[in-house]
Amino acid sequence: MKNFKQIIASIIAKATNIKEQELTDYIEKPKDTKNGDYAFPCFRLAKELKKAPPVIANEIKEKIEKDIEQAKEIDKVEIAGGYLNFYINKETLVTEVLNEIAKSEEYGKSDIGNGKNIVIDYSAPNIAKPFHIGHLRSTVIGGALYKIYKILGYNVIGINHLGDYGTQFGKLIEGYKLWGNEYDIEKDPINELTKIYIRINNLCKEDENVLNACRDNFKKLENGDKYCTELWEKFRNLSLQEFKKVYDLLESKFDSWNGEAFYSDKMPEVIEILEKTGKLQESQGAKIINLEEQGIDTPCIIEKSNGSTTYATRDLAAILYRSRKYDFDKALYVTSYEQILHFKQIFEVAKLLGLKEKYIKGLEHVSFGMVLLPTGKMSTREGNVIKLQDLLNEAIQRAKEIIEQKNPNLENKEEIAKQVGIGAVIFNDLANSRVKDEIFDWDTILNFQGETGPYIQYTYVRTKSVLKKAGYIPKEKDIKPDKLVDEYSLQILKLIYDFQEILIQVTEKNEPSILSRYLIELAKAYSSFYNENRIICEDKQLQDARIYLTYAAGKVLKSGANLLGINMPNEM
RNA sequence: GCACCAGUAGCUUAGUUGGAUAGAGUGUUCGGCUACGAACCGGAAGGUCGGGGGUUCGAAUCCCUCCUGGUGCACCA
Repeated sequence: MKNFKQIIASIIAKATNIKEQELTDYIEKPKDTKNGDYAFPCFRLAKELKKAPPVIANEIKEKIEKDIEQAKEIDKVEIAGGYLNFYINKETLVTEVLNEIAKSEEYGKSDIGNGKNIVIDYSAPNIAKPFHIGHLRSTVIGGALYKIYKILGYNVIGINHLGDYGTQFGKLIEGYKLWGNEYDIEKDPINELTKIYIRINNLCKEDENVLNACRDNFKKLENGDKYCTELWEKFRNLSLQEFKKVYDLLESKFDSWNGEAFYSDKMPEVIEILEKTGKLQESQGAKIINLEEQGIDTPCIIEKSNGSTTYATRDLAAILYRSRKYDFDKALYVTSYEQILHFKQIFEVAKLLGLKEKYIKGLEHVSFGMVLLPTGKMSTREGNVIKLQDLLNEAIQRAKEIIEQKNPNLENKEEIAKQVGIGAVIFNDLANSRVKDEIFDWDTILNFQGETGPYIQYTYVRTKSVLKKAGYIPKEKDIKPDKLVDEYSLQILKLIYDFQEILIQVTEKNEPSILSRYLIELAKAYSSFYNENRIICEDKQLQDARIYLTYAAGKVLKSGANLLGINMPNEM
C-alpha cells in the first residue's frame, strides 16, 4: 500500500533540510479529521529558525505547494496555527485499501519479520497445582504475541516452561510418603495433590525437620533417586492430562513442553562457566553471584547450601540452551510482575555466560499485573483460587443462556456458546495494558456488552449476515471509489489502512491490548456505518461498494480477533 | 527501610518518544426496531488527569517533592 506519511515526509524534506526519516517521526495524525489526515507541527523548528511557527508553516507551504498539486495522493495542505495539515485524496485511499484487501488471503500478513527467531516463554503452570485464573494472562498474552509475530513473518517458538521441578516436589513427595494412601490421586489428581500440598506446607511451617526432609527429597530427585523420580513422573503426567483440557478450550499451542526439569542435566555447565569467571562466591554455604555493582541489592543464588539448584540456575541453563537451539533474536518471558527482580538478576548473570551480544540484548521480560480476588491475593496454599476450567465453563454456560434468549433457533449452539464465552474471557484479559492489575469479578469478565469480545464477534456476525442476504461479493475492480468517500465509510477504511501499523506497534511494545483496542474501534466504526446507511439499496454501484466494504471490515475483524486467540462465529 | 510499578469521570480505562477542545466503555438519563441481526446506534449529564513546585511557546505526558495503593527484597517458583 502507498505510505501517505512517507509521501508527505519526502515532500517536506525537499523544502527543508530535515531528513525524511526524522520527518516521518514528527508527522502525526490529528485527532479531529477537520484538521486533515496528517499534520506536521512546526513548533519544533521555531527555535532553530528563530521564527514564529505559523510563519514557518506558511513558508513551507509556499515551497511545497507545487509538489502537493502534482502528488495525486494529496489533495491539499492548509495552515492552522503552527500546523501544516495535509488532506489525502480520498479515492486514492479507497482504492489502495480495497486493492490490499482483494490481494491478501490473510490480511496483515507480511514478511517484515524477515524470519528472525522469536522465543516466547509463556503459560508455564506449576505441575500438581490448580490451573487457575492467574495463569490465564500469561497464556493468552503469550499466545497473542505468538500469532502476531508469526503473521509479521517472524519464526516463532512457543515454549511452555512448566513448573515441574523444585522444592515443591520435595514437599509433595514427602506428603505422599506420609499420607498417600489417604488420597485418591488417580481419580482427581490436581485437587488431591493440592490437598497434600496444603497439608505438607502447614506441617513444614510447624516443623523445620519436615521442611529439611522436603528439601532433601528434591535433592534426591535431582540425583536421580528411583522412588522420587517415579513419583515425580506420575504427578507430572496426571497434571498434564488436566492442563490439556484447558489448553484445548483455549486452543493454546506450544512448540516445546520442556519445563524446568528438562534443564536438570544442563546446569553443571552453567555453574562451571560461572566458576571460571571468578564471580561465583560462597556465602552462607550457598554459591551466589553478587550483583551490587549492577545496582541489584539481592544476590542471585546459583546453588543452595544443600547443593541443589534454584529457579535462577534453571533459567540460566535455559538461556544457554535456547541460544544454541533456536539462535534467538528475541527471547520473551511472559510472567507476572512479581518476577521482575528475578529476571533482572538472571539477565545480568547471563552476561557472564560468554554469549553473543545479540542473545543478551534479545532477553526481555514481558511482565503483567496480577489477578486479585476482591479479598486479596489468590493462594493455592490457602485454597482460595478460582480454577480456569470453572471460569471457562461458566462463561460458556452464560453465553448459552443468552443464545437461548436471543436466538433460540440457532444451530450448533454448543459450539457457538463456546466461541462466545471463551472469546469474552480472552478479550477481557487482553483489553487492558499488561501492567494493570485486575480485580476478579464474574460480572465484569462475563459481560457481553460494550467493549467486549462478543461485541466484536457480533459486529462480525452482522457483516456475515449482510453478505448472506446480498448473496454475492462484487469484484474489487468493479467498485467505484467515489461511492465510499462519506465520513462513515472513510472511518472504516482508514482503520483498515492502519492494521499493519497496529500489529507492528504490538510487537514493539509486546502489548496485545493495542490490537484489542483497535478491534473495538473498527467494530464501532462498522456499527455506525451500518446504522447510518442502507447497504442493500437501489443504487447498484453504491450497493456493490458497500457490500465490498462490509466484506473488508469483516475480513479484518476476523483476522485481528484470530490473532488474539478469539474465534469468530458466522452466526450467534 | 530500599527498589520498581501504578494513581485520569461513580466504576473499568485510552492517551505517557511533550502538541490542536483529555477520548471510550459501564452505570445514570433521553431517543431510535412495519426495510440488511437492538449482544446495536445516537444524544445528555459526569474530569482540580492524586497534591504541590519546576522546565517549556505548549505538560496527563519530562524533572523535583510529598501522599495513596500494589509488588519485590538469599536458599519458593
